[in-house]
This record gives sequence, structure tokens and C-alpha cells, in this order.
Amino acid sequence: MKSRIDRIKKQLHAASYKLTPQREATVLVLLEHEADHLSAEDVFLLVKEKSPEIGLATVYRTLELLTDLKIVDKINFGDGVSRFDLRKEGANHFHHHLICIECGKVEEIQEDLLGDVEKIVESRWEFTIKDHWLTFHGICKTCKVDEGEN
Amino acid sequence: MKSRIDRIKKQLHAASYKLTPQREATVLVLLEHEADHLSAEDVFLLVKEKSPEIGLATVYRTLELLTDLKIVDKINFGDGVSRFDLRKEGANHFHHHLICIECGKVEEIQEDLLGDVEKIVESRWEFTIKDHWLTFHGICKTCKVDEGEN
DNA sequence: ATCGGTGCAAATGGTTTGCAGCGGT
DNA sequence: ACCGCTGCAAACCATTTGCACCGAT
Repeated sequence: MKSRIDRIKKQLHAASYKLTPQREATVLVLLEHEADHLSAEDVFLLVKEKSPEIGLATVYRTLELLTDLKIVDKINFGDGVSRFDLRKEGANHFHHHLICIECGKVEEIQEDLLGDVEKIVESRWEFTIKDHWLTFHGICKTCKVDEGEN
Repeated sequence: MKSRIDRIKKQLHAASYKLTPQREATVLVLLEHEADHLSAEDVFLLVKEKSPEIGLATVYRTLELLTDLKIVDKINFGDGVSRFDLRKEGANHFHHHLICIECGKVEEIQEDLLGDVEKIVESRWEFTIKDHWLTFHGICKTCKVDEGEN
């Protein structure tokens, strides 16, 4: 855990930014909620529990900074708010989501399932892929079970 | 073209809505710009050329209605505005996008390239897929050529 | 003394809503 | 007369920005 923060600190310094207490608090919240796809407001409220003086604008600015440095990914599930995910170390952002339309739960898929698809796209459309977003909408395991019961 | 509007009219009636002049004008704009990924504001301005009295709220309401009826797809490229695509007839929304990060152009891929990936997700995560969004970010053919020249 | 970073409040901008009016049935 | 639909303006809400201030170098 310590080392993760230290590495982020280095990344900030390398881009000549400081890891201020507010930024550290924000990153810690993201680390503690890695699986949660928090919105900026969610992050703000959680940071506020530990550092009540923080302002919402600072959280937005920090999240933007972290996004620019590719430390977090800004993702959009189409519900009107941006969500922020700490990027797994070493991952080139090959990380997909399953959104359950019944319960709203979001699962992550870390594997890269698109290798073959990307090859096809790159050759057939002569398009150099830098990144992608893949989201599936459907019914999760739990909700399928529940439906069977009702 | 005529038949396309007629079919949409039937879909509206089937859900007990009318194809009012404003709704028709909106649908016509969408038909005329099928490849363009228009924002609500874009649609509004184009409809206004033909029907200057229309209000922005009506366009929003119409687009929402068409989205609910799955006549159009509301898509989000992460640039802060929703965009609206007429759904191809008979397509279960298997339609992907290539966004060029140089020039902003959006290309569509009509083929469904995700068949195998979906099988894996459905079996490995026990998730029943209803729909998906797939967007690639990268450099399009034209911009690659331009870069070579500079 | 400078300057990056912060908190607050105000501004922004896309989208939604309240409401009175209109037009077809 | 009813009721769905519309236009307008106001409201909303996530996000951004202007600005004065603070704290470390």
C-alpha cells in the first residue's frame, strides 16, 4: 500500500506536481475503493470524512490531474456522471465493465479480450488503436438467480 | 425513405404516441444525417432550419422518446454531450465506433466483431448480455497519412 | 517574494421540468 | 371539454473557473 502511494508520488514529481495532503487524501480514498467506480461527488464525500476542509473543486482538479497522468481512468457509464478508476499498474487500460441492468452492479474484467478484434480493426480500417472502452449491459449472475426464484 | 418513416410512425402508434410534425421533422433530420452522430443541439439547429418554431425542449423530449422505443441509440463519447444514432433496422445494436484522437472523426463499424468475446463473457462470468458499447480511440487512416507528410 | 495549490462562490453548459396554451378528437 | 404535445423560461446539476489567500521554497 505504502509503495503504491510512493510510486504515485514519484509520477507526480516527474511531471512537476506535488503530492499535497489533499491529493494524498484523494488518492487514498481511491485506493481504499478500488473496485467501486466512484463519482467525483462520491470521492469528495469520502475524502471529507477524513479531511473535512477539502473543497469539491480540489477533488475535481485532483481527479483531472490524475487522469491526465494516466494514474486513474475517467469512465462514463452514460448515467450523467464521470467515474474514476485507479489504473492497475502496468495495464495499458485493457479493462472492461459488465453493468447489470437489474441491480446496477458493475463488475470489472481485467483480461484483455479484444486482442483479435483489435487486429481486425487495425488492418481492415487502417486505424491505429490507442485505447478502447468496452461495456456490456445485461443481467448478472445474482439477478438471474433471483429471477428464477420469483 | 418513405417506408422508413412509416415504420417509425407505426412504432410510435404501437406505443400510443403520435408522429407530430415536430417529431417527424426530428426523425427526418436523423434520417438525413444517419452517419453523423449528432448531439441534441445539432439536431435542434438542423430541425430549426426547416421548422423554425420548434423548441429545444421538444427535441430533447423527442430524442428521449425515440431512445425509449429503441428507434435511436443514445451514445456518449465522453465529450460531455449525448449523441443520437438512428438504429439500423433489425440490428440489435451491434455497432461500434472508431474515434480519431487527432481529427475527432467518428467512423462506424457495422459488423459485429464481438461474437466470440460475448460467448466467453457469458460463460465465464455467467452474465447475460443484452447490449454493449465498444469504442476505440486512436489514429485514423487519414491522420496517419498526414503525420507521415509532416 | 514567488508561485503552485486551495477553498469558496459564482459561472457555465447540457439537460430537464413547470406551466400555460394550443389543436385534434 | 379533454388530453397529449408544445414552446418558453426557469430550474437543475455536474463540472469548471475566477479570485483572493495560504504555505512552502
